[in-house]
Amino acid sequence: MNSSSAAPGGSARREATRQKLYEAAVTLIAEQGFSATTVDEIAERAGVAKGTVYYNFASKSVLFEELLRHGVGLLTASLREAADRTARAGGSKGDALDAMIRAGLEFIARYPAFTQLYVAELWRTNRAWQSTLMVVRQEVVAVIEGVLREGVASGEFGDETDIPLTAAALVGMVLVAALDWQAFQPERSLDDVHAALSRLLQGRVGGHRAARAG
Amino acid sequence: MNSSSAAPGGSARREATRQKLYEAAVTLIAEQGFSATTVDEIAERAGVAKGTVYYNFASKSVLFEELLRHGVGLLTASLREAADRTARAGGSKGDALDAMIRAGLEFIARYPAFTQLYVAELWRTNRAWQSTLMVVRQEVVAVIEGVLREGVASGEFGDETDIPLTAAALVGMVLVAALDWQAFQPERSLDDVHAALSRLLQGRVGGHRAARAG
DNA sequence: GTTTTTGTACTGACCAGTCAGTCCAAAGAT
DNA sequence: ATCTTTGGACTGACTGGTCAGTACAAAAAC
Repeated sequence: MNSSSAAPGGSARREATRQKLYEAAVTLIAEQGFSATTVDEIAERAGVAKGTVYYNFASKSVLFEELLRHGVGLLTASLREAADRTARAGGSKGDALDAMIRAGLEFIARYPAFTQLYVAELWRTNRAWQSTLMVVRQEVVAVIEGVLREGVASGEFGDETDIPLTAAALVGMVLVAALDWQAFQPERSLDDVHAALSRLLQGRVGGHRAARAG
Repeated sequence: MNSSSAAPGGSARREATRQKLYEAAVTLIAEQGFSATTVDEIAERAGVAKGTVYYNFASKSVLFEELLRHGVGLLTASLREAADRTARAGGSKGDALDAMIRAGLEFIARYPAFTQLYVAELWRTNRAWQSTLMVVRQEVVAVIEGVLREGVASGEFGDETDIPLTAAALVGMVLVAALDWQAFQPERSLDDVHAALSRLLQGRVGGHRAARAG
């Protein structure tokens, strides 16, 4: 994915202004939601005149859509990098999953506001940016599904594994655990959180009862 | 939880109107978000005049808060019932967890709009209803944590189990998997989805590598 | 000298919340 | 039986304010 796909010309100065606007918008929208956040607020927090917002983005929703694309680009890059690194080190697909969980946690710890905003908007229908969101969601899920699929192909995971559903469940597990960690027990370390999730994934909580799949 | 806690007098007619308003509000807010949904829209979809909304609720946010309390009451009751039923049948705590996952999926399948709206608002800060949301979240999490705690006490789950984090992760797993199911593959059966999540929880995907907890 | 930013002022649509008044069923009053 | 009153439920036009987006001249920045 071209990280600067939305910045046609893009002088350094302009890019810096855009970045300031992204940062201002992401926290405000995470806290208040898209509709409740005003363009005046975004401009003020970015330390920029309102006119500048409209000089750099066609509208409030375009600003938001580019913000989404930008953030998800960072996340998928990070997940892919984690999977590749494990593969190069000769790890199993289970190790790759573990590394991706860690990468996910690191991303959320670094960009909690973006994550919040992403979750809040993901399942909304009837919104202007819904199609953008679909594309962007598919990119994240595809990375995880890829690892699952390879694991099934190599026999490491059972071939009755439900790839799309498992991918979604993994995303949910990491997402909600991490947001809860940030919101309600921020003093805990990333290692701590990672260990708890690994444990859960290894079935040392749910137990190893016989399958009763339908 | 007293289901009519917010309706002091409550004639049958009034209660019916309130119910219509809840139903109209929940879908609209799930689709568009709280701020983007207007009171006029809610009134129109409920088939009442705008004044009626304000006759029945002090404000738009009070309507929303009562909606939250109402919905979460249904969810916790359902989860508790699932846990109790398993316990009475002599099942393990792992079985109870499994039953609660099923109950969660059933709830989400029945009230997808409510679930959507809950997820979207859960991690927002600085909102008027934030305290309501905290209380209501705690009720859900407490039910799950209770089962985990009992499982640890009885030795069924390892005593290094991180109860709050695991509870959050479980909620996330079910929530995201279910929302994805509803949104992207609604043709699949509940049994199917339940089986995939059970499998994941039993560690038959993540593998059974040695722990490397911090 | 061209691009980008600023600051201020403005418009027009939209929206939460209000309020004077309607509707009606049930309870007296005659 | 007929008239009057009462009060809860509901109505919808209206108000005061808010906000996305525009306009533009002058100043920086490059």
